[in-house]
Amino acid sequence: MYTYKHPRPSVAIDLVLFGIIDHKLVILTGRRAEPPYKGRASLPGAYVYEDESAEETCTRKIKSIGLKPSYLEQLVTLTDPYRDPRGRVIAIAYYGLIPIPQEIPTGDTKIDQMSWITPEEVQKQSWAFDHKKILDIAIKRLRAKIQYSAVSPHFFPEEFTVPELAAVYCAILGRSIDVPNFRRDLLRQNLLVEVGTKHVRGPRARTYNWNWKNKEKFFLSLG
Amino acid sequence: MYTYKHPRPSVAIDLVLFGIIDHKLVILTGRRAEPPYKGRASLPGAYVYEDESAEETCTRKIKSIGLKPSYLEQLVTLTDPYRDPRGRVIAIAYYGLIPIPQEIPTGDTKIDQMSWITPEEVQKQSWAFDHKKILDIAIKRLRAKIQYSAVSPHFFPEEFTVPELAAVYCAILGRSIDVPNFRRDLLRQNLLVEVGTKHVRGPRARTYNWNWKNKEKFFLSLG
DNA sequence: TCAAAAGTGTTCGGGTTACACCCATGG
DNA sequence: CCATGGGTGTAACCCGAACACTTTTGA
Repeated sequence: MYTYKHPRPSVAIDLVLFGIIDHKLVILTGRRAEPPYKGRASLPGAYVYEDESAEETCTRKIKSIGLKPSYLEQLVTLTDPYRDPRGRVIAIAYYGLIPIPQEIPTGDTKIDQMSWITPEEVQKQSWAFDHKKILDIAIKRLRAKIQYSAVSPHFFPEEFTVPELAAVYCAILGRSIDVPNFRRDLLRQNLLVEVGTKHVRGPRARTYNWNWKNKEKFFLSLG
Repeated sequence: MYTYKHPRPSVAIDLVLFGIIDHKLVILTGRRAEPPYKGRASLPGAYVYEDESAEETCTRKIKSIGLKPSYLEQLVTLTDPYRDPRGRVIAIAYYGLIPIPQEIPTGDTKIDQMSWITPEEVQKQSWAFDHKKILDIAIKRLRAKIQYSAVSPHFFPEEFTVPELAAVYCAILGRSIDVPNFRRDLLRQNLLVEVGTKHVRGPRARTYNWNWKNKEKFFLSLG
């Protein structure tokens, strides 16, 4: 038992994990198996342990779900004293990107029926706690972020072609983009390093990696 | 006394309060009067009380300093278990904007020598805890924010002229901007409502308020 | 031989930038 | 009457958006 002079909230993390399946942006969600909010859709979460930063809690949780931790960024901290009916819990929300080829995870103590759902489905669901708010922030942030930072390598760890990269951007934005202009934009800013070629159909496509040196002054207009 | 099964960190807020003095952007800072980090520069902070959201803690603290709470936005949450040598404290950092004509505050229990310093002076100081990190994030965020949101009314509560507004922008950005283009940009987007005129030197200048209806689709290029 | 996919070229229009210029006022 | 500062005009240039077109391969 631990005793303090003043009451202290417990601290937890909530995760918005993005992936790409069938050229669509998807988010990992579950359904609460226990009250409160039993039966509602919810985000994976975990309590922050002693001697563990919130980031470490996130990576631990992601690993326990059975996914490989990828890019992770803090979103927002929710501090409403009454956001959890069981008692005060401060939630630090993060979003993470999960590389594409990973199996659909199973098994979480408090959440079952884990599944990947699209942003449109997010709007239709009925969410536990303030998770809907977190999701709205996360989707907005991700879409803004891809304009000025090289997010996609986290979805796409290997070398990629410009059309493949464009497909990832389309998936995140939920709309089509002009590939020729996209290519020019990337090349003009020296954001890519040519590494080889590959081909599936049509002419051989050049493959690239990100030029991490120029990652700072990154900006794409994206149609 | 309060007892829990698991250890819990205490939760505090740290504040980066911006003002404008002599056409320069300034930040309210103090110097720690007690260990740890005695004598180092530091940001005002406070513990989050029971039944109080972190935002409420911020406004309470700002009021106790003797300033009027203005615009407030969450920045980042710091969770390193060892960021405070006294024990685990999670800090939720916020930045706030303080309207210009306010007296320099005095009196904080743990901080004395409160003063407004410029971003350049921030770089020179030796800071307590991870406050330098918080400041860097805050300054960067503010400078980005003024491009796409009407930040300045929080510095400038009364009606203002375009050149006055431009001066605030210059102060925040730390560089000059082209006033004619700045004016056109604002008017073209219907961001201003004309309310009158005033004059100090030269021809009478028109005074405006923000047109809050159009606040959403706000974007200034700022030369 | 044709369809699909990679990549190039080119045009058009609008927005940003820079700067010249005019006007009103107070000293 | 001139310096100061508010406000307008305008031309050059760049850049994004759209889309036609060429090239390369597999079926």
